[in-house]
Amino acid sequence: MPQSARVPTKISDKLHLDRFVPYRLSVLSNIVSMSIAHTYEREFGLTIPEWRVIAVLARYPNLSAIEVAERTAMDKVAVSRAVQSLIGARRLLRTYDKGDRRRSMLRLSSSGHAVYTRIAPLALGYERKLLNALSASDRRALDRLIGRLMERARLLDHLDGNGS
Amino acid sequence: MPQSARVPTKISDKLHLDRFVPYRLSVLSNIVSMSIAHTYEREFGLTIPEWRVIAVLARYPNLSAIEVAERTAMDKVAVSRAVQSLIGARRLLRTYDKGDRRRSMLRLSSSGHAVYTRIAPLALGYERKLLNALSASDRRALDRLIGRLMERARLLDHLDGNGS
DNA sequence: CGTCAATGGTTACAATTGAAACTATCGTAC
DNA sequence: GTACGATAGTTTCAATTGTAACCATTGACG
Repeated sequence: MPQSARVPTKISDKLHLDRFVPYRLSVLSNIVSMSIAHTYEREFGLTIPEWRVIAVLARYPNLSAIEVAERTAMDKVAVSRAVQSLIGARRLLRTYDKGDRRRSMLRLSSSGHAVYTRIAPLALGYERKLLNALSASDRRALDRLIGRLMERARLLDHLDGNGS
Repeated sequence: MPQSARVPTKISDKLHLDRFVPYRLSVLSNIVSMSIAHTYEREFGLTIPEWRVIAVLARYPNLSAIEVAERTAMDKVAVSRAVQSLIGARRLLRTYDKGDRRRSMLRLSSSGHAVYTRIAPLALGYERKLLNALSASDRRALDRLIGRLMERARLLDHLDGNGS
């Protein structure tokens, strides 16, 4: 049978990459992440994982590595590497829990804290400039939509056996 | 002067990672991308770049590698690698432009097309399930917001010397 | 025509990342 | 106490990716 006798494709089967929400999200997120990353890479030699570790420890000192992983959506290997490099750069201090010596307790050194207080405004400034594209009500909508999608995405992930 | 004499931090300087839009976007996008990627990795052994190349060629046959790169937001090295592997798996055919022999012309083989017609519904099905978390008007809003943010993110990127 | 910059694409090598195995400590059960 | 599984974290090795250098072809210019 010749190829030309083809069943017409249903509209719902057509995938137009640039209207496909997962793809659009991915592109948007990449541009945004790289823009910000570029800023603190350039000025402080920090990678994204390192910056995330700093940001979360600024807010919650004395977390263990695993707790950092949970709060940053990084895996523990990534945290371990970021922590090592930050300790090497004297931006982080590590002590060990008295009662459970497996458990590390991480906090910023004063130099680490200084980095944080200089980067945080830059990051927030970028966010502000980005969100300036939106009205106040659109900003609230965005926040709500991201939250809903996140929740749903996690649900689907677990249902389909991808998750933990 | 002792450290304890510290200027109180302004509210606007505080960065709470899980309320920071770029971070939330990144986490959301990762979960979504990995969920979908898992599907077609499992069933067809395709990577994300490979799948993107297939998707765009299904829609626009006979693009060159560079045109594929433009339409998929991938760089040309990534395209080159995905194309090589797809040709190796006989899912893509490459010919060269008669008038300009640098230029390749890529299109799906019938096997490549078969893969597309089987994956596209899965991808769209995932998208539909994801967007089921939203009302119809929220879906429209999402689309609009992503578009606005993308435009703005590109603008900021270029202004700040990150872009091309 | 011959040089030279630009374009399309690939290759090579280093840096990043991910998965699995590993060490060390702890808690529990015997 | 000691054996066992679980938890915290690290190391190792392979796969992925990113950057820069590299061909080949083309187009423009003298």
